[in-house]
Amino acid sequence: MKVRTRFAPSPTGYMHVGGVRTALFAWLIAQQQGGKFILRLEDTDKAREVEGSGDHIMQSLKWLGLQWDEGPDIGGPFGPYKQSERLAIYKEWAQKLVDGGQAYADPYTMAEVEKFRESAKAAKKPFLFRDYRPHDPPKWDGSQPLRFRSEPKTYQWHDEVMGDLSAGEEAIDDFIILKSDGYPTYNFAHIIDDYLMQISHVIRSQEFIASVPKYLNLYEALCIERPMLATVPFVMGPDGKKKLSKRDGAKDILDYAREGYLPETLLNFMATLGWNDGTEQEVFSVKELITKFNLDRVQRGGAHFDEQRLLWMSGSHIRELPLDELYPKTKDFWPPEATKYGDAYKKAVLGLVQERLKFFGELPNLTTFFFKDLAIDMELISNHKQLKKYEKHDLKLLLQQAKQSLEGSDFSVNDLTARLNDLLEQTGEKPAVLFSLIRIATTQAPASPGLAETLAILDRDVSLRRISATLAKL
RNA sequence: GGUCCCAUCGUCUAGCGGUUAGGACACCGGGUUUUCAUCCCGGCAACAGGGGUUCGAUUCCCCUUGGGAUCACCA
Repeated sequence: MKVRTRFAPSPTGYMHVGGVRTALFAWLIAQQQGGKFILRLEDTDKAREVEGSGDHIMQSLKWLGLQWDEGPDIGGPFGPYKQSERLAIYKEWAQKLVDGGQAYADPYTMAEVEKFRESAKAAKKPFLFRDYRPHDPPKWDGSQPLRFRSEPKTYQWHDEVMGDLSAGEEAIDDFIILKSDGYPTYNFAHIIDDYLMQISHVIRSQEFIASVPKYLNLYEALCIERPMLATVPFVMGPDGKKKLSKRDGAKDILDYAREGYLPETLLNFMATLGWNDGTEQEVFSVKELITKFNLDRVQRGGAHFDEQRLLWMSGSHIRELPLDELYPKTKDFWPPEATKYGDAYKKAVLGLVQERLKFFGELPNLTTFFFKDLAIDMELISNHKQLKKYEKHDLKLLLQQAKQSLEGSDFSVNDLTARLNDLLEQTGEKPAVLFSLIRIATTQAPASPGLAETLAILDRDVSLRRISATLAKL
């Protein structure tokens, strides 16, 4: 059987990590088996639909590199891939059920159904519509909701992630398959579409697990073979016990793009949130994920979203990238002053800060002093745990001595290193004092990369100019 | 309430009858000629509880507890 997986979101908002992870798993299975990954938009709820969110979802998947082989924009052999364009198909399949006596028109008003529900609740019994199934329902004319006539029974089935599952007949009920507005419900439409689109694995998140018996019942009524089922647990909020939601601050996945995370970081992070390959490996390339991922090592319980871990993983991926590959990815993240500088200069700066960069959005904070003179902040000295013990006058002499030595330098890293070491000996000061002073004078930053390397990039004019400026204030 | 799912350090997890219960993130120390970061070394920290089964349970079974999902003309 050919492997065909699908991601079938409803266009009701932006994508966050929770949703993307399901898509990732489906995509990984397809890649690994040489199968196809299908994108299908489940836009059957006109009320909840959010304008533009279909595009947004596609953009997110594209940024992550989860390209689909068939979908609403590119079509495919089993289209259309938007449920709202498949209404005639659902109607046709519904009619088959009606003809076979396996579906019937629901004669009740919503208020009446609500009453049934309340009385069931008052009796502390679960509400099952089939307890109120009409004896001779009206002929279905399309204006009433159409219900599936279920056949209650117990089920056992295998889930690729959760293992062997079972449920009693209380889980089976007469659910609505076609709404009175003519649109199908998810419960019906996805069954038909998965079948027609020849989906081999249905990979979806946990909220659907309780409905699986209903689907099994429907597959039987329709006489169609069910695909493999895989239920992925939720991603939980960082502190709460609940499923991660937009309310918990779950970010739009494209926010991570805007903040300067690498897509491969997000993929690695989401995959290892609830999955591991059994070894102690934590950092995976996309390629490795494709070969190593498998559904039965996916955790059954929900995992908390941990921003710290994401940050660490992001830094790790950034560090692993060769500078030549890293540099082009940073182009939208440099401070505005950097536009005046050439690629070679920026690339050299990037090389210096690469190891401390967690995401590209940090670039301005880490590098502005390479591009412009910052206002001299004497508090950096007066608050410095070593320098504050010194008299201003002594610091001035020290800095003057440093300046004198640096004036003779060719500003190569080697020469600068040699001179700085000489200064250490001549002055008898600890590096914590001497280097801190020069660093603050030249960068006006509380932290910076190695001193010799920094000075070499700033170069002679800038370095000496900044030292003089600080000297003037001491 | 019915049905169903889940349960190892704070977090992500390894473990599939016998282990000093391992790793990673975070945190705390120490080291690598300043700071920050990287890297290295070390530390802190867990089998929810109770019954079984067994020579032996983190591991298998049951119960309890805790958490979650679902019971829509939402997906």
